[in-house]
Amino acid sequence: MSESDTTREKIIIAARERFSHYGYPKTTIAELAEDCAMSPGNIYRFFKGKIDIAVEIARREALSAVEVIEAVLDCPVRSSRQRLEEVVFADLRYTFHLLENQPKTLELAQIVVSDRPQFQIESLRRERRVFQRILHEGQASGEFMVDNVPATTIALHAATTKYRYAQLFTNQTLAELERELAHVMTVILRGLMPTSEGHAVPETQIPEETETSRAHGNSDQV
Amino acid sequence: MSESDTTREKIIIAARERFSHYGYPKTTIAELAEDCAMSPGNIYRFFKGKIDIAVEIARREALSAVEVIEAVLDCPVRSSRQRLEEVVFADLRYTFHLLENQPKTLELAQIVVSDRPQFQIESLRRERRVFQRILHEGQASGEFMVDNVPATTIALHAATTKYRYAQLFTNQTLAELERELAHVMTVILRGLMPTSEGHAVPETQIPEETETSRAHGNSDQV
DNA sequence: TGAGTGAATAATTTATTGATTGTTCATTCT
DNA sequence: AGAATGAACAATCAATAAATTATTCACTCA
Repeated sequence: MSESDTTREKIIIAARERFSHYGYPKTTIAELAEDCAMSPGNIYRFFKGKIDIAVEIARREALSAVEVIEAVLDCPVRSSRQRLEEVVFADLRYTFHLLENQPKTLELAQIVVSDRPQFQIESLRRERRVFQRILHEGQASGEFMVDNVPATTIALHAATTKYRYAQLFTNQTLAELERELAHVMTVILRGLMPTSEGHAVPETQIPEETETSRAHGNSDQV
Repeated sequence: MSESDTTREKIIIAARERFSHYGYPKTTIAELAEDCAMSPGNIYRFFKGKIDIAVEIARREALSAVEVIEAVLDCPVRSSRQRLEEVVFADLRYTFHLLENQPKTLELAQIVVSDRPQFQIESLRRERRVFQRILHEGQASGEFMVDNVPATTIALHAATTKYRYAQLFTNQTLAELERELAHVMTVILRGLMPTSEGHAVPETQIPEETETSRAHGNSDQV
């Protein structure tokens, strides 16, 4: 069914184009059909409904977002602490820039979530898994002192809630949010790391912003 | 101007009644006027507009909410740690029950905030002040090791964001949220408290729910 | 004079209608 | 057969009209 697959793919590409340009509500099935040089009815052989096209696009977006975060895991850094800091800041920056540059993507996500609550739950779970891996790693190396990794993962994730889609809660600037997050991470890391007698765990420094975390608005539109 | 004051008060009482019964949008100035046995026009001698009545009610509600939290400060507990835990849990429970039992109050708050963004900022600031007092106290007594109280206050407040109006982010039960918050507080407190050589800082236990935090839906309605 | 009125007006909300769009399915292709 | 069509129908949206409501203000009352 390679034929089917490429047709399906064509629909997704056309939909992504229109959704990000004009938004989900203003994109009609008739338009998508025309973009794909097919009839409206035929779309329904590939997707159960309009919303399912959005779900598929959002699913891929969410997966690639986690990949951006996971990329931090693969680059060779010195410590688990640094990994954790970079992941958390990458998260903040990624979603911040997403909302700033691609407002239609947020709209799409909200529409999908309001129709499929499970979608958000799974996205958050994927994100948490990244946190958990770092905690495990740090635990194994003795860098962290965590007696209950799953519970601490949840705590860490919950404590950084404000920094996912921060613009929905506040109108602070990215710089302000970064400074705040640094304080949060300082406190949390002091809670995770064993104090080496003499000197306390140092403060979290705001990491450099990498290229990948800013990469958006790419492709052809806007 | 005691006469003016009691008239103004009459309007507020009538408005609170109707807002909590039927909601802000479905309450008309004409109805409020009738409740107070006066003409619609006279209301405007006491409030600049309809929204200002809502602002005044929300302001009082916010103040009394902080008072509920502050009440925790006055009861004689053993440690700053315990104060902090009780305040944070009281906050979660108070807002949770509020949304559960008085949905119109949330609606009112949202309407006020959308019209007066400053309102929310000030409410959050008031809440933070309570946190700051506890940190100072703990710092002074040597129970906490905080090198930057204002920054840590902000961090603490930000890390517990999820537990204010939690139902807006998630549909977890109160019990689940409490368990989660306990983990968050465990990590944070380990970050705040000096480790006394041998044994680590113990986990946060979920405090008993007091009467005051559940007190809502009082008065005569519903 | 200052508290209060209520009809007049401006702003907003609700209801209604017509047009657009999502979805289905009997039918046509290949 | 399976792939695709496009007219038909139901659901949703947009535009407009009608009704309601917020607000003002020239006026009365005490």
